Amino acid sequence: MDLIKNKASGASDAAQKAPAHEQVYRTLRSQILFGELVPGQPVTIQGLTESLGVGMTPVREAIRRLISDGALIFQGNRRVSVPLLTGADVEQMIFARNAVESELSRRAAGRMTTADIDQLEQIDRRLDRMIADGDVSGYLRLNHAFHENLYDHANAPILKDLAERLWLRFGPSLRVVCGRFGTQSLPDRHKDIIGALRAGDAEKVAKATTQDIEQGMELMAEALAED
Amino acid sequence: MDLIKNKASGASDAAQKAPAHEQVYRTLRSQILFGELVPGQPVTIQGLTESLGVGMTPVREAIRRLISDGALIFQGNRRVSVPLLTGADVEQMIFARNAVESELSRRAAGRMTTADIDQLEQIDRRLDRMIADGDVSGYLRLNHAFHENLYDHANAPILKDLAERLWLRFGPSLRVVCGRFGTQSLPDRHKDIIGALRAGDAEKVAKATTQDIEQGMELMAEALAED
DNA sequence: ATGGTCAGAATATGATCAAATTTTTTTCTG
DNA sequence: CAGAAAAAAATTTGATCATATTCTGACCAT
Repeated sequence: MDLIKNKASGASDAAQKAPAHEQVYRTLRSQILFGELVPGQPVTIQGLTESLGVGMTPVREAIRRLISDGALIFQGNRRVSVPLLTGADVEQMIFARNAVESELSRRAAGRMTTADIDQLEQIDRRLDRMIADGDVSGYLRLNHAFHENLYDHANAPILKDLAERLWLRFGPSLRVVCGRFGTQSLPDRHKDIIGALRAGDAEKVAKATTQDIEQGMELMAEALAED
Repeated sequence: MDLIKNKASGASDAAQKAPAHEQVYRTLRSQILFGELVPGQPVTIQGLTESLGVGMTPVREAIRRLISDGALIFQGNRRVSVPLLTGADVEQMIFARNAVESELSRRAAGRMTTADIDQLEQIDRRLDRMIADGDVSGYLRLNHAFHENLYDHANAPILKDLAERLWLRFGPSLRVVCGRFGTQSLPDRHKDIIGALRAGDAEKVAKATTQDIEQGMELMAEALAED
């Protein structure tokens, strides 16, 4: 599947500008974030050059970036793979997510207009539909979209970057959890978040975010402990 | 100056194994962390291939990693440069550092032996000498070494990784501050940290760390505001 | 000012070399 | 002779480089 080759398209020349290494990065990032890659799965350069139809240099660069992101791990020898999380990893991520993301929520709360909140709520409605349908991929995408949309309003790019990096780390494992438990049992404190946003209560927004994080991460920790 | 070419060395074949892109990464990382690169300074691939004596592929990979780290920024067009921090950036970093590093200190406090603390104190003594001598580079290196040594004992690699990433972001700017104010006025809550470690008071360790962070970062914020 | 041209820098490819893994062959023992 | 361990070959994968192409920004002419 080629990523590039949009030359003949007269209409859509908006997105064609990104260089190949950037495209490869985004593609892989997406696959990791939404669990299309299994934890422990090896990632090879040559495999990607073939499946993505680009040379090795762009693939290499994308892989290096993802390693720096913590989304992939370099296995001492020259192999790269999707990370397998340990209980200790999850515990640290719970702490870090709570610290960073509750602050992002708190800041967003002070800056969102009613229209912004409406938009967020619409994402959440679509998310509910995915849960009802048992669509794991759709759930993961919209859950991420919900938090991303919220955090974008915090106007804190560095904190958001830290949060995003953490999401990349647990993406693959989260998918496994969803696959095991189904979408029904998934936590969703989003209604609380939206309610608190409308009430203008920043502390309550932060608190609800913490609960949302903790429920999801606890579920993941349990699933990991089972193995 | 070549980085590689250790082939003929019969004695020192311990460090020769790292691939070139790794070496380039470490070199640049060091330069950024200890302020050998000036904020705003452009970083070119070809310039580095010449000054480091390696091909462009390894240089590219190292640069991509550093961009992901936040240690370099990609300027939309194809330019890469050392980041210039804004007041908002510093403010976010203060929050993030406080959250992450105070926790690292807290965790380290519960795990360090007397011997470990002695070692840390020795780093601090060397650090004092650097301050007395007005050696900015030495100060930066040992200040980093102090915190790194402390955080290593926390046994929390993910949190430490987050902290390290933040240090990479402010490295160049910290150097500028030191250059401007000299080393005399630099904060040093390290004595408090060591004292609290010996007393086994984890909360006090965390508190002292927070103060150390805040003093240093405030100084940086002031220096940035002057321009 | 506006538009075209040009140098220089970044991006991408494929070839080449080196390292690691896997498979096959060989060898040794019970 | 069978089976396991060791050795060696083959294959796969990663690392690096030289080269070709594409893009950007500056300079110059109109």
